[in-house]
Amino acid sequence: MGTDAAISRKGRPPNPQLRARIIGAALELFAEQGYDATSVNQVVVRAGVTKGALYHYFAAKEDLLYEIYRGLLDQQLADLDRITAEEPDPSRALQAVIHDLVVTTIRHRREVAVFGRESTRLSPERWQVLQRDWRRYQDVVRTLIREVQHRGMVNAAASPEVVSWMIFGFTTSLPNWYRPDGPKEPSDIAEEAGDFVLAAIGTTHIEGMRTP
Amino acid sequence: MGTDAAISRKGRPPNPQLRARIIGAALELFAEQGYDATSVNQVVVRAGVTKGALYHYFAAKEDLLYEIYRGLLDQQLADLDRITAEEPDPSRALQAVIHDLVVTTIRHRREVAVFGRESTRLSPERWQVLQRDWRRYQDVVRTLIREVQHRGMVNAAASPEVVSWMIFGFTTSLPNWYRPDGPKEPSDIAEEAGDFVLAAIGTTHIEGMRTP
DNA sequence: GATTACATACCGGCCGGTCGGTATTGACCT
DNA sequence: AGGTCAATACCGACCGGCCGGTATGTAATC
Repeated sequence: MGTDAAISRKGRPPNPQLRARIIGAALELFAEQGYDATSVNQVVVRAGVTKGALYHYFAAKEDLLYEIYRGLLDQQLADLDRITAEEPDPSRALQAVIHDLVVTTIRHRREVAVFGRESTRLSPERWQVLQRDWRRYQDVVRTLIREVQHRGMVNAAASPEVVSWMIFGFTTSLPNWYRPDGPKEPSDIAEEAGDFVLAAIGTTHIEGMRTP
Repeated sequence: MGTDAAISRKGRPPNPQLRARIIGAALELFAEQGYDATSVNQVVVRAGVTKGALYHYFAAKEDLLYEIYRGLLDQQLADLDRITAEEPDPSRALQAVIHDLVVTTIRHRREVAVFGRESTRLSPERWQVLQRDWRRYQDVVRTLIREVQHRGMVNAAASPEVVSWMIFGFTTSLPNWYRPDGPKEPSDIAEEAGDFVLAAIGTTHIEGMRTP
């Protein structure tokens, strides 16, 4: 019980694809035009549904915004837990976390762009929920940074807070400049970012080391 | 000629303070609520003026957004030129540029927050103008990064593009987390950021380092 | 008396959201 | 197996309200 989704109900069954289409259309439009500048009419037109359908699946326009980011955040948190569980070495773990963060951010760059711009448009309660979950991500990253700094020779006087914001600032800015037809693959960018941070906070990155 | 502002005109003289108050009120509200979520009525109420006054000084709501960021960008570009003209050493120049960028961003964090979120709401022409000017800033920073990497031992395989986006991503994220009542002064944060970047791209940031 | 600086009343339009209606389905009874 | 009922899925016309912007009037200053 519990995992079995075949709970039988009365009445006509819902259409999950319709719901997904609505969220997809909202994501596209919010990314292109912004949340406030996008009307629910535009959303239903792009999704090919009616207003009644939208307000059947969602109580308010704000729900769309919340669900758009909820999925991505859950996935990134799951990745974070997996990585920290599998990799005991803090230096490698931090590298892996940065790599995953960059790659998933690029993959879901529209979600990230929307959330970076419009997160303040959520209700205070929902904003707090996302804020709390994201805070956990921050704390894990900062702890990793501290451990790495503690082990190696600290050759930069940067606090874990500033370093973490350097990382997160980089990722949130990714949607602004990353172009899928550009010369670099997402994993290339992720590796560069990881090397950069690791080099700065004290580990000599052996294999990447070069001399002019 | 031209610089003389005392051109005498007919009719009642304008009130520059009123104009400034309107922009100030718009800045506050845009930062608090976002551009679209702020009505021109709210702006005039907060500024203590009437709608007629606003539309006498500005042709459209969009003008407010443009002027808000125009001033900051001009100042930061002027700072950039001053620093690069005064400091021939690329490593020191980069450090100084980062320091100035961080400090001015913190000082004008509301402008930066507004522009980071709402720059896409400008007309294409105006967006291009700001984009072009900002592009120049980017190019100078990347050139500095290249020069520093060329001189010192390169111990991180990060391209100037990624490094520059690390810097700019950090500064654009500053309004999201900097708190004036926090433990760190703006110059402290600026120094940490500069040390971090310089440490990562190959120079030991200790005073009196080698130069080829 | 020409010109500028504001004030105020006003407008068409679109906004997010609602609501009564209808079609479609499963549960249940016989 | 077939019919009945109730619950759900959607439809689309409609609403009050506010939005950015304007038009007209009046007071101040050259």
